[in-house]
Amino acid sequence: MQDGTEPLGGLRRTHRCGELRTEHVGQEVVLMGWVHRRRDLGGLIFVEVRDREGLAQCVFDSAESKSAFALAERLRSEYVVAVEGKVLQRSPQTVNPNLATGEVEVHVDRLRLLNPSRELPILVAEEQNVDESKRMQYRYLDLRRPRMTRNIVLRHRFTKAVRDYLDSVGFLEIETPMLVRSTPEGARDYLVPSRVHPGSFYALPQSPQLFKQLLMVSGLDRYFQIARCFRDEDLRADRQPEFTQIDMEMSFVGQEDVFGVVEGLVAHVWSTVMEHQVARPIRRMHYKEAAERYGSDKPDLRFGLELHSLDEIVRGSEFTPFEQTLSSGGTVKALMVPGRGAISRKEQDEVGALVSGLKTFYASRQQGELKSSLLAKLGAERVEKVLQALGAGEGDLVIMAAGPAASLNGQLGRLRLELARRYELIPASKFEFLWVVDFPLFAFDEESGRLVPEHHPFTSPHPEDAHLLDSDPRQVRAAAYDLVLNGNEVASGSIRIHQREMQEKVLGCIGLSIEDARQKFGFLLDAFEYGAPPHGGIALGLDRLVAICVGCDSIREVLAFPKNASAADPMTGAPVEVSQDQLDILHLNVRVPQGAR
RNA sequence: GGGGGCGUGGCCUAGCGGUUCAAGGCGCCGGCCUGUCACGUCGGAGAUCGCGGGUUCAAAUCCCGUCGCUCCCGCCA
Repeated sequence: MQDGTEPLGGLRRTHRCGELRTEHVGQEVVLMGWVHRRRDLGGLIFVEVRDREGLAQCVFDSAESKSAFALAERLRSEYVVAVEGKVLQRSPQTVNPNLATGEVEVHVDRLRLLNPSRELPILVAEEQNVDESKRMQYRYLDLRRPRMTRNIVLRHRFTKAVRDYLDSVGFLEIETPMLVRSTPEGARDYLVPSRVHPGSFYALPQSPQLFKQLLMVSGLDRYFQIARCFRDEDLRADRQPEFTQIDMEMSFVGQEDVFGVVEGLVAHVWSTVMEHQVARPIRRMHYKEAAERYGSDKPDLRFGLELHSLDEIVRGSEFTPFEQTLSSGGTVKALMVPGRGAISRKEQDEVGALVSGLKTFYASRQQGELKSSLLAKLGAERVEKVLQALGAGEGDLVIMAAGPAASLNGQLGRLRLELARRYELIPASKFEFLWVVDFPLFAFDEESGRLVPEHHPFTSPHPEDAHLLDSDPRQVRAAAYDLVLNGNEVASGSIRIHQREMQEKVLGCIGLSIEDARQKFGFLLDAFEYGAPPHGGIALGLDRLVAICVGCDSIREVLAFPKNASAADPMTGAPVEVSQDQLDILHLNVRVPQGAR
């Protein structure tokens, strides 16, 4: 084997594989990397050597260098090699236009094997689907695959652009603690036992919310952090137990100022990283409008299929389900799918099954003739009006449904997304940003029978609605806003409360007594009494933003070491049981439920 | 907590209304090949079809249970 103090045999890398161009022709270069592919033609061997930056074709000719050629015959996938040779222009017939380095190749006269590889459990050089737990188990191999390398590199460039921009407009990057006080509100906390304080626990932060507000009270004016956040909730494709926020807070601002900074940030990042100009100002939509027109508080504006109310049209019809819905305060709505009027009965069933619990009805005009299962009950005139209201022409399909407004909107919103996917109505490589504003301050939680904050309890009421806090708190709008991109919630923020009295009042609305409030948030309430500036902020979901940029549905594709859907890491095996000694030191007894493990 | 999908050599897929159906591609091993680039070509090794039970003369295939992965709902201030 090699001498451990000089594993490179005196060779030093001169270039990255992926950077070789015609300008390097004639140069002697040393490359180091992995054997991506090997094509053995007998007396001539081509080896693609790969590093982070890309591929370089290396040529081993039995007539040119006997020893290098002999060693090249033994190379296999993912062996680590050092090659020394001369960059030559490829002949016109042998140029590979699919490769950035395809105009040149390296004729190797010295090859050094730095480390061999066992047969691979997953192939690095093939772009085939591999079971994701396999990819996670061998994540170091998965990350070598050029697509994954590209994702990680793009994520770096993205955060770099964020830092550059925020620095340029006066933000300070400040770290906040990872071991924090647990707050029972919000998501479930990840807890860390204290050795020094038996029976007491830290929590990992769900977000740096309180600390960033306190930084504003501290006079630091503009703060940001690429902040890791932890929430012990069930996972989704776009939700991991730990994730990263671009967390920001500013003093002396209103909503428009926050929008200005975020729009500037997004525009800078997209032009730097994606070479894409974001249209500014970004569109705005009221929460209520989003719910009514798109059945979602994060509408995807890349396609139509908007929801329309049919209440006025179907009122007084003989169709009992609609009538009953209307008389009990519900609503009848519809959406239109272009060109799908000739849908078969079977396909109607499939479409209806896209959203469980939703009963759907259909109408269309084909060859001038009205078609609908409700034709008899509603009458031709009403069906005609429905088609008109939806703007449905010859061959278009109208899908109707009835129910209580809130749940119907949600179901039709989901149906809208499923239909868009099914009929491929979503344009690729389009970025539709949207501000959703005027969220309610509170939502009513059926389970506990109490008001809960729609955003979080530090959100300021909309100034026009603050007087309703005592009389009709559910009507109070919040000075809160979400940034939506292609139907994903990618940022959420608000103007904060900065006065003790208001903060105590809002905490009271969600059922915290003065004593509770002081016990849990006394430090914040106290701080507000020592000259807290008006302030507000926002947090952007970095993982989601990067995933959208690289065109992936799952944020696992842009995390180097993600957890699986059971919040476990197949590579390291985390989480694991710990020894009794470790538990003793932390004063913990563990009780595992029957049947677990 | 609830619902859907999936589990077949190292990897990806086919077979899944019952009986030579364990097939193909990638990879791996060996031979040939000096302009390939998903190289080609010839040969070879490699799987008790996640696990357990049941139905049957007969199960990868049907049924039940279980485990794992995944998507969605709930949950995520």
